[in-house]
Amino acid sequence: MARSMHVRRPATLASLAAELGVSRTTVSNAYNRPDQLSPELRRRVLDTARRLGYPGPDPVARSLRTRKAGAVGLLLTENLSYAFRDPAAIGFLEGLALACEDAGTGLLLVPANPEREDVAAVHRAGVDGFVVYSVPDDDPHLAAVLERPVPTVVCDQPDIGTVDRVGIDDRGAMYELARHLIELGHRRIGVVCMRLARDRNDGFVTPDRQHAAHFHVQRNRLTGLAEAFSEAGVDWSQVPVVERFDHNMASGASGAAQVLDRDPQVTALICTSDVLALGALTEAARRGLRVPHDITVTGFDGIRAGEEAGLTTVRQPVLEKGRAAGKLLLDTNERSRPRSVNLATELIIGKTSGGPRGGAEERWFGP
Amino acid sequence: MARSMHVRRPATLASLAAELGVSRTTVSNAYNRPDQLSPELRRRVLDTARRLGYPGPDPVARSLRTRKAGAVGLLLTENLSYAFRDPAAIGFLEGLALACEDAGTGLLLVPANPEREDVAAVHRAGVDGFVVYSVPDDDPHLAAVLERPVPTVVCDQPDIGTVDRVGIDDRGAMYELARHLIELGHRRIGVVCMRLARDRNDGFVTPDRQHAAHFHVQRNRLTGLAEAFSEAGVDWSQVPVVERFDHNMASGASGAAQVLDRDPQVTALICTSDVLALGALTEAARRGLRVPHDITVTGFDGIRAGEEAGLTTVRQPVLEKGRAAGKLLLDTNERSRPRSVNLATELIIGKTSGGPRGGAEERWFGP
DNA sequence: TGAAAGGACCGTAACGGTTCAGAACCAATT
DNA sequence: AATTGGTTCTGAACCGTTACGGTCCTTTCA
Repeated sequence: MARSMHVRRPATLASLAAELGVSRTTVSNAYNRPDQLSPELRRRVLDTARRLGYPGPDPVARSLRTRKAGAVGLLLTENLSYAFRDPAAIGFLEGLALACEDAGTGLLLVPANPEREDVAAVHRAGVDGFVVYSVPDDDPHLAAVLERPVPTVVCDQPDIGTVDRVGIDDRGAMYELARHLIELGHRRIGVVCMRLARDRNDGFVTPDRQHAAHFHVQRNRLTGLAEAFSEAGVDWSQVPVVERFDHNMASGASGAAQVLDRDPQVTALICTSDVLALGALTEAARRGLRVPHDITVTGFDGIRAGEEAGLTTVRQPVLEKGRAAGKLLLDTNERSRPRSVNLATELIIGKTSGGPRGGAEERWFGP
Repeated sequence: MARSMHVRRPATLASLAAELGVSRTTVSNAYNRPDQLSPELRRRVLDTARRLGYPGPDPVARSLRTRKAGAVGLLLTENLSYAFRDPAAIGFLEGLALACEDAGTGLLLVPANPEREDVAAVHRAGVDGFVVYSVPDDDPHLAAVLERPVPTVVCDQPDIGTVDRVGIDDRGAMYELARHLIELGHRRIGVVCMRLARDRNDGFVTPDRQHAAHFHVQRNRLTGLAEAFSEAGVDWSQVPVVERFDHNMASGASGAAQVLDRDPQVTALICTSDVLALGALTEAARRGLRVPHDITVTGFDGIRAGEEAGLTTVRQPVLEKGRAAGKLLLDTNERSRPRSVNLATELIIGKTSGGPRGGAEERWFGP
């Protein structure tokens, strides 16, 4: 009725051009190429735009025409909020955000709910490229991203050869950490790791499941451990490895408890992340175990809270990883072939690791 | 030369339809409305699409036609990475991300560099709405957002009447905190606050600058303090208020130092954020001042690290704030008029506040 | 004075889809 | 035999912009 009378359709470039009696091109140029028209006309265009309430060229229409969205997508395949809980993920995000900011590019967080396998969000994302961060290698969202005809960088993922990749040498880094423990004398160990696949399996992990793990990072860290300890004469198939689906301190604590219940004699608890290790520390404390006197605990990542706790861990440059991923994606160079970047890690020997049964003091005051 | 021979242009809906001998509509339906065509034909379409390497309908073209981008923009007007440094901002982001995830909507971080006043990023953002979080009220990016014809929610900003708003009662919450200190007996106080405007002014703040502050949150917190202490007979114009541009613990420490250098007799250091307060605590420790015996320190926000330090503060529901902003924005209800939501805060009396000159114990063991 | 150069503006053709009102066809009902 | 209804598919309009390749007019310079 009367309501629909004055719903004048919003102004467009064309209507503005008609009002002014100039071509659409000219109006477009007023916004995008001021040098292509006289200052007076430009002012007239802009004034009329203001008068008509024209908000400037529609970004979507512009993107369609220019084939540039001015944004990159980030795929996390966790509850989106996961990214804001995990310190390592936050660091990665910050680095990626920095790279985007430098390039004046937006960063689109793609809502990829792991529950319902709804890949539509990936299809809907108007972006110039994707960064994929630590998703299971059989994730349908990842597959959907790879089908999109835009450049992609995978991070903490296996090198699939067709797209750029940035990561660290998880296997090597964990191998080095294991060597440290072996040199301290540890042979009877337990492991707490993050989830290895998309299904929930809170409990002990068979060697089969370890090998078949769909999370590249976890798989390689376990492999590094297995290699080092096997070389040291430990039968890896007998080592208790506990998996936790949720990644938080509570999981670390309960995982540690499960290991210690199975074998109270373990002298070292190796966790595949600092967050889990911090949880393991609380469980050790709860049991009255002194660290590292009674038990050694190690992590992985090098997060701030771990540092404050003096955690023995592997520090990885999470921020740099994000930044590198962004730079790789936004680097418009004629790329010869997919690039693969490995960032350096650093073994941090803190005060949560020592020789079995109180041998720690030797390290503290030794040479 | 030969290189350009096989650069067959990427498949489109139209080319696919031509190949199949069906209309574009049918191909479109194959993707968007499976019930509109026979299963066999649909399969044939999808198979051919795979064979031709057609990645599915282009998201940008779709957005242009449907007038839906499937994403909301977030404007922070800080270095984008700021959001990942500040715990309160992270909480807000997480809440907002949760709301977006629930709605299957993407979240676009708009690169709004505060240095160069380049508003283009706001114009380029293909989004269905904006959330604006804690930017100075005279920020050109904010103005640019308000000119875009999309729904907007401002958060921790003044109510401008034309768009939805979510926030807390900063003035009232700070007033309450001030009352707590007044009841403890504090009259000689100092304040460390975050930046009040877009220009850098690391130092003492005149009452004029306090009133003219462009950051709504800071202005209101200072007002709450001024009101309470004025009522208690304190001449607010004599109270040292120090401003810091950068928001980190180092700023808190140096700000506290500046206050204490000016007036070593202050019995309470009121900081307008927990991060600043944590810095102030380190400065107090550096000077050998016992907290709260020698000096009281308070914060604002209720972040985790503050909780662990036993900080007296005002806890605000940062995550809920983000979630509320997202819900407000994504709620498609016929909105009668712009809505304004105030979330509740809670005064947390920790162990960093006590009576002046060692009066704290009375509170600890008192009734 | 004529040719060349340059500035200012324009027309057309995409960009790649979605949508809606039908058309064509077939089976079932009246 | 005509009507109805349902399914399946089509044609054309439209979304709002920018790229491209002009035209036209004014200056400049030999």
